[in-house]
Amino acid sequence: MKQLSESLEDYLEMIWILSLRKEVVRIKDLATNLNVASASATLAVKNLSGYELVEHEKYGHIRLTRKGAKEAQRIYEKHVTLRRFFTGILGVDPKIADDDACQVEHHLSRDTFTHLLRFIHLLEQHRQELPWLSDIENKHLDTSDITRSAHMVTLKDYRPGDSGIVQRLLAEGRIKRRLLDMGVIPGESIRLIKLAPMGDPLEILIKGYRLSLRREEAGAVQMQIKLPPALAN
Amino acid sequence: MKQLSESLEDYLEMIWILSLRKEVVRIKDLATNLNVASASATLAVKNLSGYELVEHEKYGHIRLTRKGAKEAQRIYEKHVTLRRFFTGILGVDPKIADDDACQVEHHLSRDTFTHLLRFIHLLEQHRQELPWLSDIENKHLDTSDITRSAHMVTLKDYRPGDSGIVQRLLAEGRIKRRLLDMGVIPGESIRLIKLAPMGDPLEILIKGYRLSLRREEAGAVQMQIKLPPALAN
DNA sequence: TACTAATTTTAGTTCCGTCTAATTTTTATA
DNA sequence: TATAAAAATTAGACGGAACTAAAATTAGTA
Repeated sequence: MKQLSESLEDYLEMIWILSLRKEVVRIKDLATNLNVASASATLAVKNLSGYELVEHEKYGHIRLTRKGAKEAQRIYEKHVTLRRFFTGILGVDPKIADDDACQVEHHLSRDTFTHLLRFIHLLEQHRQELPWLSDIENKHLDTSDITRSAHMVTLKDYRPGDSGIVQRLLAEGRIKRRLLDMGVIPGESIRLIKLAPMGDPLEILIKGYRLSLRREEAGAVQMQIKLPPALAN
Repeated sequence: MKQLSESLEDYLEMIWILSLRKEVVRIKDLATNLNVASASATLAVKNLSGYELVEHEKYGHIRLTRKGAKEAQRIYEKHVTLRRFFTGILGVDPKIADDDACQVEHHLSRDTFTHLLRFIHLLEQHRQELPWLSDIENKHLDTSDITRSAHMVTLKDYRPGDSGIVQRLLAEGRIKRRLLDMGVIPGESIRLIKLAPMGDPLEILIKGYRLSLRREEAGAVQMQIKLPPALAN
């Protein structure tokens, strides 16, 4: 099955949603709900017919084929799950959440989506242990703190080829000692050579030597944030 | 500031990333790293110049303006944060996470992103209380369970105009009693009339009456999943 | 039944982002 | 310094997805 374009996915999903609400779906419904001209909807439906995802007789109704229904449901599930994550867990306003879900659903891989599902599942199982989760609505959280942590880059965030200078070690005890033993010391310059498939271990270049670091260790190495060297004005 | 197209955001972000790694950035670098023809990169850079986000002298180097650097950093932050969320919390393979982040970054609203930041922040503060989070890597989680919960739709997941039949009440005690009092009983048909701005309360139509429900209550009303009435084959 | 309004389709245009091919400029080297 | 290789630009074309305007079809109603 060839990957549908983002826009065709939107049409297909909307046909599914409208099928849940109404007896029959027509071009007009699609056009209204997606805010496009009906000419555009006609074209899109013609395309979907080409993939045998819907059937559409001229001037008539639009019906999903079995294949189309399956595909549409797959897309819609992502949408619902994302919306629920945004509203239920992140505490986002439902309207914004819906818009975002609508955009993001097309771009999240099957794999990441599955992980998200698991995460939501785990979170819901342990909901009662997380009273602080409702703090998320607290607009007075120290956002500078959050922003700083967002800016804080560790070796774990590097991609192959990136290089920079060690700023600080965020660990204590065993891990800190091991890092120091390997020469990972504030002020030292490091380049990330490559990542193993699961991101563990990482291979780095330091003082001309190649070393292998565990992800856990890499996460403890805070790197200086470099600014682009040359700004135009 | 006019909203940049997805593709221009990609170019701008890549200029930022390359500025971090290299002394100078040129068309070739952009083209290689984004897998496009250099003609395309030239065009894109010309566009970005038009918005005064970069400066580019013919056949020369590309440099971010102050404005461009700010914008690029904004985009890149989203990218890094998403990647970190995917790998560090959801446990996704770094390569997949990076690809997904690259796609999703363009589509997440400022608002949802802020909520995500807060969430990550909270989660990191309470990490030690969440040993079960590492279960996320456990591929043997009962996925049918997860899928079922993904399919499970409550009134909270409805959008204005949606209607369906109550399947089950997921609450006990006070909430359940209140729902039953209002006539929200398995088998009953409900239509969601509208949502208040924050999604609370919801206004529903049941047995011809309009009722107002709290989000909390709506979340306890499990609805039957409707299948589209007419499939083509 | 005939006419009008609503809906759908067709035809033609535009915008965006990509491409290839040909040309121009810069850089490296013999 | 002349010339070849690399890099960048221009020109021209294409495909996707939207639009408008006009023609065709269907449905509702006097």
